[in-house]
Amino acid sequence: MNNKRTTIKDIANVLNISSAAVSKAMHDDSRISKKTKEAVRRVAKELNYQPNHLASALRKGKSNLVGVIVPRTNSNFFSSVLEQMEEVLNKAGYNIIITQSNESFEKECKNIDTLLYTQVDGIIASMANETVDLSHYEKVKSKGIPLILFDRGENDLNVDYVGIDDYESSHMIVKHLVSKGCTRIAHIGGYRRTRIYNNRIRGYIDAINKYNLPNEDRLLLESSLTLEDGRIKMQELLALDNPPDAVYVASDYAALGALQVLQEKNINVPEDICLVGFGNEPFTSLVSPTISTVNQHSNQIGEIAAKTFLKRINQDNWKPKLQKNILKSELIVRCSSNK
Amino acid sequence: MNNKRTTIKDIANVLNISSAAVSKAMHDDSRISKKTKEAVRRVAKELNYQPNHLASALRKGKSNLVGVIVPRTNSNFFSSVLEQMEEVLNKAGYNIIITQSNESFEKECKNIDTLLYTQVDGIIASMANETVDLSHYEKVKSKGIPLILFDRGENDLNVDYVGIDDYESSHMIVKHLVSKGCTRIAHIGGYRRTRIYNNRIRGYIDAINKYNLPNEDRLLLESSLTLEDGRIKMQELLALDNPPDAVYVASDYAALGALQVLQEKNINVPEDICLVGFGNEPFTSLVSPTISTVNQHSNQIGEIAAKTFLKRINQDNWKPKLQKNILKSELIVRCSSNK
DNA sequence: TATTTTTGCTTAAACGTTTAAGCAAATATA
DNA sequence: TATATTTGCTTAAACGTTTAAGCAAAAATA
Repeated sequence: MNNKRTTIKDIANVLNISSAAVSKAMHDDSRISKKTKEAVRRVAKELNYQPNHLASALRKGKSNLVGVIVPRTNSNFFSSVLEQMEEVLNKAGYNIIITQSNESFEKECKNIDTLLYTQVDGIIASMANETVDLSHYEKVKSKGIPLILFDRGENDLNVDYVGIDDYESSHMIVKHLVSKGCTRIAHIGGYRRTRIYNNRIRGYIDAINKYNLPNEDRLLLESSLTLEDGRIKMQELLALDNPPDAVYVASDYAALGALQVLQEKNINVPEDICLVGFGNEPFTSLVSPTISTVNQHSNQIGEIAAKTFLKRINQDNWKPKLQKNILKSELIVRCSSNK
Repeated sequence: MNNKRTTIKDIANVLNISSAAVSKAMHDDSRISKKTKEAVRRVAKELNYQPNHLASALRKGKSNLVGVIVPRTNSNFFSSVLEQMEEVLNKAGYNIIITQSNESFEKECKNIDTLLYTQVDGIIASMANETVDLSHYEKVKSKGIPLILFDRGENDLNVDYVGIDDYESSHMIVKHLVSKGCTRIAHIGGYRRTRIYNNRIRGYIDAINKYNLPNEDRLLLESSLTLEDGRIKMQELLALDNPPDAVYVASDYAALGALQVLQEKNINVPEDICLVGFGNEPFTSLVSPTISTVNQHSNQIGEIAAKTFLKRINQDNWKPKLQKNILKSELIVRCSSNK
């Protein structure tokens, strides 16, 4: 019908009051009479009024938008984190803008520019695998808006962080494998430059030593953790003179690749080699044998990250500093390590 | 350092010119001298100037933001669609806001409100399973902003639609199964009220008749298409006096559930029963046996949906109407139907 | 009844851009 | 040299809100 959108002024004209009064009525200001408030609400509905976020955000200097950066949305972990974040932030009057970095440093930089340009009130991010240069994150900090990292974080940035205890998780896994009688435990880990993978590697090494198990360089491989690379690294392990009797893989996808290789070579899992993944992706319970893995409590991570943002945004003259929120992870024992 | 963000005015003050000149310099206006443009750019960089999107969007009446609604981001199909959309739209100067409906009608309505409130220039959506009432989409149309549906669409809305030929896909699948010697083909379909599932069902029935195969009510089941429901419906089929020798499932997740049941009952796939899924989710090539399925060309769908939006936004006084963009799908034959 | 307080508004400026209109100086054309 | 055109800006208003300041009328208090 009327192509122009209804503004606060249109409502004001109908009721013969000022637009300031309308604005206040909308916000339930105590200095506006009940009668006027009701009239405003009625006319607003009649005219199909939709507040203009741009105008109010510009005036208030606050967009009530939170930017979120994830490597990719297609894992269960990240989509579950996002769902919880949205839940918590919506309730507090914020909306979220989700962007994907596709594990690319360049894309991550572009995403941050976009989000800053959109005037988000804060950024919650999980870093891309490629990212080592942190200057784009420093830019966020220098703008004075809250930056919260989750899962893939970085101590050097000195900001809030939410994640699980990767070091401890490795201990848990090694302990479990030892309890199953494994004596040569290999680790297909991520790249050490990524903090979480480095922690898993450190945890693995310390746990191996703790149980007096062979701590050989050849049993510890760094990997991109894709399914394909999981296959390659598993083949490397099998080619050893003395192959392992258990493999702990730092990602479910790579673990699946490893499992495929084992099955192709007719090696029994878990009888001959035990296998443990990481992340509790749904397919780990769908394949045969089901894969033991670690649950990262994605919903809790999303919730806590969101709440941390809300805390910061409501804190006067707060300065960003390293503040870690480490959750306990949970080992899920399935068939691939249950002999 | 300086807590206040730099504005166009700050740059103008430094150079002793008007802020209008600065704005024009930024946009490479032909009426601004090269010298001034360079000076503006230099000072902008020095002061770490970041344009305020809210202000320009408000003034121009255009946010350069596109809202996208998907049921959930965690499937490969949707995350791949999103990636392509972003690619195309970014190049055209648009950014996207991704929201998830979680298959909930209520959430979908809220998402639309949020997006309209954020003043997006258009909405690209795939409808939630629950959605039957279309009034919230009508609201989008009445605002005069482009609405493009993909995958899960609805003829009644009379808007642009991008998707695959579901009817034809069913034909392809039945033809393939017939070529493998199957003579009793069952279909675990989605709910008929969802257009795409209805089309798959129609395609199945017509193809069955075309090949003179038994067209029995008991061989056609409507399902929520979750893994769990796939299990239940498969059990129903196996309980028939005369079970099928092939099952075409309208979703990969439900197909996986069906596969699990078959394996638990020691029924050989594909020898005893052939199985075909739909969607080409990655796990279909990861499980054993690998599952035959249909590739929906997610990247093309994302690209075309984005380009359709761009076409509409650049079209003067265009009125929304039903305009379908149907892509050919591709049957991927894997072990589960390759006997 | 006179004074203070409260109620219910209005006015006007501001948020940071963009842009139509205009104007003087420089340059081109006759 | 006189006139027309182009160049390079400026001025001012606008986008739709919010909000500080203010003011008259009504209500409460003395």
